Amino acid sequence: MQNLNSTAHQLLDVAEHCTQMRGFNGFSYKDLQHKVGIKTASIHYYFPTKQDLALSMVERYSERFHDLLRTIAREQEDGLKRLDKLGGLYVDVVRDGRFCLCGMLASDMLSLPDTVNRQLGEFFQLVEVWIAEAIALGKQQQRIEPSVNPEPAAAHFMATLEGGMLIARIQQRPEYLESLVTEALARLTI
Amino acid sequence: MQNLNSTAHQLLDVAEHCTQMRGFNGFSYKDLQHKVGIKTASIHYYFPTKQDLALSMVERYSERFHDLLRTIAREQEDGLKRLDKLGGLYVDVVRDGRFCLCGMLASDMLSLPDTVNRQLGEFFQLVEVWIAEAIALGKQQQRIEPSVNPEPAAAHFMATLEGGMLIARIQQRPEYLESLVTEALARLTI
DNA sequence: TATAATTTACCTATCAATAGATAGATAACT
DNA sequence: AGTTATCTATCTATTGATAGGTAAATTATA
Repeated sequence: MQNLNSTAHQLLDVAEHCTQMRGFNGFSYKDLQHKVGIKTASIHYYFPTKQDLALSMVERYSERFHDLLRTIAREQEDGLKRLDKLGGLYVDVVRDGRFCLCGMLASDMLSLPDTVNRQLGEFFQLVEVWIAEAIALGKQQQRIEPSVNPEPAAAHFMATLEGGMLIARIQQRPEYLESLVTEALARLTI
Repeated sequence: MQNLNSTAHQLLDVAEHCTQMRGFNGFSYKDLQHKVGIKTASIHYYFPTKQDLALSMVERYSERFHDLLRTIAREQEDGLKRLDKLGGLYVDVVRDGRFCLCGMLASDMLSLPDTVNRQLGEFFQLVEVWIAEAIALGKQQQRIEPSVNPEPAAAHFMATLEGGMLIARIQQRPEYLESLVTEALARLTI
């Protein structure tokens, strides 16, 4: 991803934002033209097809997201607080009127090539593993119920975040997701 | 909704299916033309704009869904089993490669008029109330933990269903959602 | 009851706008 | 000289939508 120049990154920035707002079929190269300031034809120089653009979007987003998760893990010793932090990220996205990039693309999966869909599946898998680790850590720190099974609990938390985001966004109630996270964490806590 | 003739209903059937598969921006009047057998121009006779079509879709879907919920409630005395039944409906949708119509449209909210978005918000609200009632009933029947607070627990369950559906679908693992439901219900159970 | 008027349920033909994409030119930088 | 990054110009296909027409069914009227 670091082998992309500034224009390519700008294009990805805007495409990412558009996708998070309107979905993969909800924006066009013309939108990118307006916001980046190069002609639609020039976009094909960087991304020959729109599907290539989708692939680059997911790759970059996944990379960044996992960097972010690593940073949270490095900066936060407390497993439970790591989850709270993650929840906060999702709440921020809803506050912004957006949706998770990978969640949005997942909903558009039939418009995307298999390569992209595979990456999307892996994205959720990896986030889930990170959550499971945080839960396991929380148990070890005796902040989370010993009876909690990390893997299924992680899947549950992940699903709550994605679904909560969807509902909070359509109802324009970011606090809905906020309290969902609070509740979910309270249920794990000793 | 009963004031629509058979062609209109056929159009809604196909449009609904297309939306659940590909999203609101992922199908066109041409798709409907092929599958219903009337020209795209004739579709405008029933639904002047695509947004009108969206509105009718949501109205009819909500009506049907709530009828279904009422039927489940009538046929199933056990609050906990009602929830299991609901979860089963969602699993079936994923098995079919589809997504919840209202969930899909919610992800496309920026392409839809406010009227539709308001209905979508209400849809989730109503399902949530139904779930909360089932939970309250389960408590009363001493099948669900007395400590469970119906409203937030219902929100959590609803979010789990929508998010779980999204993830199970992209990973092509309906059993993922299945075990999510099982887990969630186990957590409520005494 | 016969006929006239209206409505229903489509059609053909066409539109302007937009979609993603390509070819080939060009200017600047290496 | 070759490469990079853009442009202009253009293309084909598709989009949702409109205008205007028509046969058949329905309703109103003489």
